[in-house]
Amino acid sequence: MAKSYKSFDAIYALVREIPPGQVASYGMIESLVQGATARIVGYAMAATPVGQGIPWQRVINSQGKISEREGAARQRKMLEDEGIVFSKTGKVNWTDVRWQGPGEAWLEANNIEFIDFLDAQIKWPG
DNA sequence: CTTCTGACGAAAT
DNA sequence: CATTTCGCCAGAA
Repeated sequence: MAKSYKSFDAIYALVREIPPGQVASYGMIESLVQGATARIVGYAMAATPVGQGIPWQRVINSQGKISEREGAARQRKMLEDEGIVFSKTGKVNWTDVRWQGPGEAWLEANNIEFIDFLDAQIKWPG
């Protein structure tokens, strides 16, 4: 493996669970991975290794928008191809496309430091 | 070691 | 709404 950082592994493992047609915010990932912060999640996405099936495009910011950067247009197209709809202002409807979190079976199979999903959900956007 | 820079977020203004 | 401010912390330089 090229460069792999322990703190990013849990993030990638979780992001990999987001199904097509659904999205999560950096803050949601932050709430679920011990030791991660929104910035770290963004940093991890920027360093996402290719060819490992990690759906980095399904992580957007809390405003429901794709963060500005060079590959934003490409990311948007990938999501639209999955069925995600963006409003005129470039925002998604959280209540429609928000990821509901990893299944319990997966949580048990991965005895990592994941925080309770339902508790964290209270402050999430949407 | 110190500084700076972010695919961020929440609260204040 | 838009902007600013501050907290966050992993890497690069």
